Amino acid sequence: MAKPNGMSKSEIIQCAKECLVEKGIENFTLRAVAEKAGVTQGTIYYHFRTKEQLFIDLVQDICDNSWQEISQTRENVIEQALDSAKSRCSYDSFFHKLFLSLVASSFNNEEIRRKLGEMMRNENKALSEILSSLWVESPIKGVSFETWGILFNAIVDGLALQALLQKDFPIEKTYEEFEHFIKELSTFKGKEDN
Amino acid sequence: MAKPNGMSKSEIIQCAKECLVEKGIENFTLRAVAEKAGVTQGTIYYHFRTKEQLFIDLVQDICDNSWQEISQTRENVIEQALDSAKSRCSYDSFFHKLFLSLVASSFNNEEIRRKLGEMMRNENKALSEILSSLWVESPIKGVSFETWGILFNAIVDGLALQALLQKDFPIEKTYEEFEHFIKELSTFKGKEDN
Amino acid sequence: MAKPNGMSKSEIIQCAKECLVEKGIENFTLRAVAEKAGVTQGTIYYHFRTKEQLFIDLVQDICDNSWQEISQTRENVIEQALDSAKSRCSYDSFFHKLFLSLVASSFNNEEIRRKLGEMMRNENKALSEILSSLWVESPIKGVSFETWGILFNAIVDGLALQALLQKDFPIEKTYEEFEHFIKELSTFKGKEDN
Amino acid sequence: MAKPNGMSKSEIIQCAKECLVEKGIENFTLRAVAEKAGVTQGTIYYHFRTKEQLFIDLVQDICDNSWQEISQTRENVIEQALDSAKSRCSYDSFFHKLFLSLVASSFNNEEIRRKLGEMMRNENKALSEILSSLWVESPIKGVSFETWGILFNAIVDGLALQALLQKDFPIEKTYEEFEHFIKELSTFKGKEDN
DNA sequence: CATGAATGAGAGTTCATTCAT
DNA sequence: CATGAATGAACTCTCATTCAT
Repeated sequence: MAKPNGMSKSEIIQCAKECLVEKGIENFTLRAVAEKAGVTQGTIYYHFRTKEQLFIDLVQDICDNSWQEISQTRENVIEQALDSAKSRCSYDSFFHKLFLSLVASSFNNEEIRRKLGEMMRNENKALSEILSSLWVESPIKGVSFETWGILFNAIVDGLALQALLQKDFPIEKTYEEFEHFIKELSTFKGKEDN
Repeated sequence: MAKPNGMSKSEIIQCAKECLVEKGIENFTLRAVAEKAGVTQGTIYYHFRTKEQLFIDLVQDICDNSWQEISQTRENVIEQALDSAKSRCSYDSFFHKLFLSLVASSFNNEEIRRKLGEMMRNENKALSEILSSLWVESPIKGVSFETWGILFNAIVDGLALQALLQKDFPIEKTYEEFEHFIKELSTFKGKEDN
Repeated sequence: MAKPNGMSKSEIIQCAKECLVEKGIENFTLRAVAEKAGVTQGTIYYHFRTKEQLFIDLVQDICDNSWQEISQTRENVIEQALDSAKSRCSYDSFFHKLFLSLVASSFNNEEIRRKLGEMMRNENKALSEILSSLWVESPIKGVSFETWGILFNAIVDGLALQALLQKDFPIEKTYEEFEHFIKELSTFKGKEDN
Repeated sequence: MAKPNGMSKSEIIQCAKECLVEKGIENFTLRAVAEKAGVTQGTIYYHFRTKEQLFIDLVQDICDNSWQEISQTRENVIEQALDSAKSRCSYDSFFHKLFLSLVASSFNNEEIRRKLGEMMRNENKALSEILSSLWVESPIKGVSFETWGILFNAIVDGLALQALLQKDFPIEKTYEEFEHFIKELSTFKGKEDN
């Protein structure tokens, strides 16, 4: 462990992320990354064989972070997940700008697409497990925990997308009612039993 | 007959859409558009002063189509909306690839971002009106029709995003259970009354 | 005489002159001329076969004006000539900006170069005739009237060049002393006789 | 040895000068410069950020050369200055074609214009100092040494302009009589005293 | 007469990439 | 390890010019 030069690589990746969000995928250049990192373009090529490789390593980094975050999330803490999601839901969300830029670029790069897809599957699975331990039984017969995970994740991403595009999107109100909805849902099972 | 050149502009826009999806936003070039349209690059510039203007007109075209689609949707037809959404939910969805590419590019172009945001607001509103006429009263107290529209739209986009990234995403199953969930939701009001 | 459409041609030439001075020779375009003249580019081509032809006609127009001016100048009126020269000597001189732009372009167009050269020869000749009628005999033996005309013309153009390049060029002072110099010169003949 | 690339920049500038004179300012392209220099266009852009910057550096080079020439000129050597001026006075004068092309382009570029203006001011000053040490006192009362410098410089540039435009311009004769005129002028002071 | 649509060659510029040092 | 010089292909965009109407 403790590679002194390993820093450089991940430092460059961090700079690349910032460049990607600042300039947008269409104007993302290695020169900009090099400038932000304070190195020459040659140095970039020393660490990454090609621009594409930097991209792939960047995506891998994001996937690793996601995985680590998922691992740290304890069960029964739906609130934690929702808070995290809400905090990333804004008009200027660095995270979602980065993510959606990568999604757009993934349409031409199967490796990136696969990595992002896998990350998403993991998130779905983690979410469904949280819900599973929260509810024990699905509040609605015919809707599996797997689907609940997918739906909730879709909502989180969908809301982020809406917030990114609408300056006046009612983030607070929507998340409040969304959480209320989840709570109510938790009580349905009982009612159905009656 | 009539106006042979009246077609040109919208024809070019159609070609531009295809190029955008085929090449991706990062490799989207006017040369490619010109080739696909069978005209010279100069012709593109005759009709659209700049690449950015072509982009803006392209987005406007999508917004107009969305608006027209919304206008044609009759009330009480939640099934129609869901079918349309589901049909656009796939690993190769032309529509969502195009949409998400534009979203990514909108981060650097406020005009595009505003247009897309407005389109989304209109879709939210249309959806909430459909639900409003379907349910009369919200199935869950504390969750407004406005929020239902937002949430359902978020789900549709979120699911499309998932399907785009995962080759084996269970589209059928998820939509089936999603529709089932909506139907069950429609019966909650009554139960709550008890 | 009185060609109603002859207007158009000379009007376009006037607009072309303005464009040439405003945009500079390197950015001089027929589109700009057309816009300034309020016509389409096609109309320019109706009147002038090519851009080069417009240029040649433009130069011809300037030469014609010069000739007319020379013809109107009466003898013995060195003051008139100097006043005219001085009035055209400034940092923003339309006339000399136009003239020098044409000179620069003449290096690649022998026809233009010949026309400008002929114009200059005529000016030299006119000036030497004025001086000849003013002095009767050359104030300095060994300097012909032809050379005086050339030298004075060179001074006029050289001063204009200096004024064009130096914002704070002392136009007033220089012309004052230049005129004084000419007057003193007129008295030399007599002194030499002594 | 040493700095093989230190040459590149000034080499490119030399090639640019030649291109400018050969093609004229309106057809001056970086492509042509690159070809003449035997490098790619990218190399040009590596050394000069833009075409404009190359232009500015080119002008600066000319100004530096002018300054160096002025510095090397010893006093009392009016002949040297006149010889140099005459040698540059011809129908094909590389120097004056280059200079006038830059003057024409300076109308749209204040930085170039300022540089050329300053160069001219320095030349004026140098010339007036030469005359001052040659004559001690102005041959004509009321005409300052500053003005003599300006007038002689104007003549030199004005004659060059005439020679550029007239294939049969009498360069020899004119310069001969011009030099004679200067010599005679030198004797006026004494005569006036009588 | 004049226009507007279209062209194609070529302009300036940028970029990912290479390589000697 | 890292750099800076160089490349060459590709990009956006402009322009003089043509031509059917």
